[in-house]
Amino acid sequence: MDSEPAPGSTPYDTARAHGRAARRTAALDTASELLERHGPGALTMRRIATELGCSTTVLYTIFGGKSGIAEQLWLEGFDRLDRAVRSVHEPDPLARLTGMGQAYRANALSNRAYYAVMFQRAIPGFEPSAQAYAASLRPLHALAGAVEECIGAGVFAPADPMHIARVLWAASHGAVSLEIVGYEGAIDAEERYECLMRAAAAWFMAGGGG
Amino acid sequence: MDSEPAPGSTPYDTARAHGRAARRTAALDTASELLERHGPGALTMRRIATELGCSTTVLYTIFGGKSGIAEQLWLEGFDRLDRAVRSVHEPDPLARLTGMGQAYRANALSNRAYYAVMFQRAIPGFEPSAQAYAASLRPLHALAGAVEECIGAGVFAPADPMHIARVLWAASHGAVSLEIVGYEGAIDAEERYECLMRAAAAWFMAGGGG
DNA sequence: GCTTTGCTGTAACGCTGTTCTATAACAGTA
DNA sequence: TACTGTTATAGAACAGCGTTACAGCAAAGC
Repeated sequence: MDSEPAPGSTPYDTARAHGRAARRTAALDTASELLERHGPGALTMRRIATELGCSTTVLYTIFGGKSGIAEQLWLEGFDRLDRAVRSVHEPDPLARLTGMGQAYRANALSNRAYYAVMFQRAIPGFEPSAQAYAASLRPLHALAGAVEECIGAGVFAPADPMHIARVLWAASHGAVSLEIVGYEGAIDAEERYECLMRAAAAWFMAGGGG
Repeated sequence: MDSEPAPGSTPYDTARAHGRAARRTAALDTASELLERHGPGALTMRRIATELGCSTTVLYTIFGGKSGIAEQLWLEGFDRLDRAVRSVHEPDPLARLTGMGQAYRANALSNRAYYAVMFQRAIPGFEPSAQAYAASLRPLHALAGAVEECIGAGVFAPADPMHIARVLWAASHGAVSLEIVGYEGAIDAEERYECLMRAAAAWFMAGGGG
């Protein structure tokens, strides 16, 4: 994160900063593993500290409190989502957009605990900061980029790409969210997801309803 | 709830049962008010007991534990949603369906704390029981009924009403969920909601994509 | 040598859900 | 009236939580 030494810092300072950064990433790795293997309920300060091999005081000096750890996990979750969405490289704009939708669902399903932290307030006291929230919008912008290309290619009717992206995200989120909570059974969840994505996309097509 | 006296019970038993039922509803009223006025975080056993004017032991004898109270609140939330959705009486099937969608959103926005309990796991240890889950599907069936009428009227193409209802619910839930969490700003939330609902509905129209 | 600074472990505080224990209230009975 | 058995309650206690105050330890500066 902030591994660059500040101007005017001594070599000792940088070494210490490196140590700090190492401790920080180690702590986050531990917290992440705990989150994924045992769920958000297992994310307690004492347990993280025990697993990490130190006292809870260390976690407080590094992250300030549990909210600090929660925010890092929140950001990590959105970063994974962003990487998943941006890893779709279909040449056709519409194929890329639908691929992004499938990537969204696949990422959510294989990172359920993270998804719970991101969208279900699974860590009781935590509320993301303004800048963390801003960072979490990156996947949405990726989606908007693909939408813009669809408009440019004449597949979608001209409109505000961000508006369309937000609507598509809402649809995607709704289906995935209900699926993850276990609502209405997971039997035809994939089919429902595909159906809703097609329905939403069709609405914005050129020559459609708009 | 179970206010009918069991066969062979004495008048004293029924009186006592009445007292139990009264205590039960009083406790739920207190919990509900606490939930709505101060959020899910204020729902602690001690606070409910204090507000109610008794010891926590009473709550444990009535509800078994906090999960018992949570489940009742969960059911109450879905009951409110069900009543809101079924209170739409438009004669035209499609108008009734869109009215139900608007009722869904309006109910969620005016019962945010309940919505958090229902869909965001706002009460940490709580998982709804199988029968509570079954009861929560009533609004979905109401939606499916309206869908069925749309199909009968030739507005929608023939298909499984439950499938369509589930897809519509997912779309609705996604938009409302993001709006309630405060995601992507609440500025154009209503417009996005309407847009997504129209998009999803259009997909199932007769002569459309299907 | 000593002091000062940064960091850490321990123990504690106030809170949570839950359970244990002692006590009070009441119907039935001699 | 006095006793018994059931039921229900209040209060204290327990384990766990996030957090913080305090004491101690290592290394840098003089």
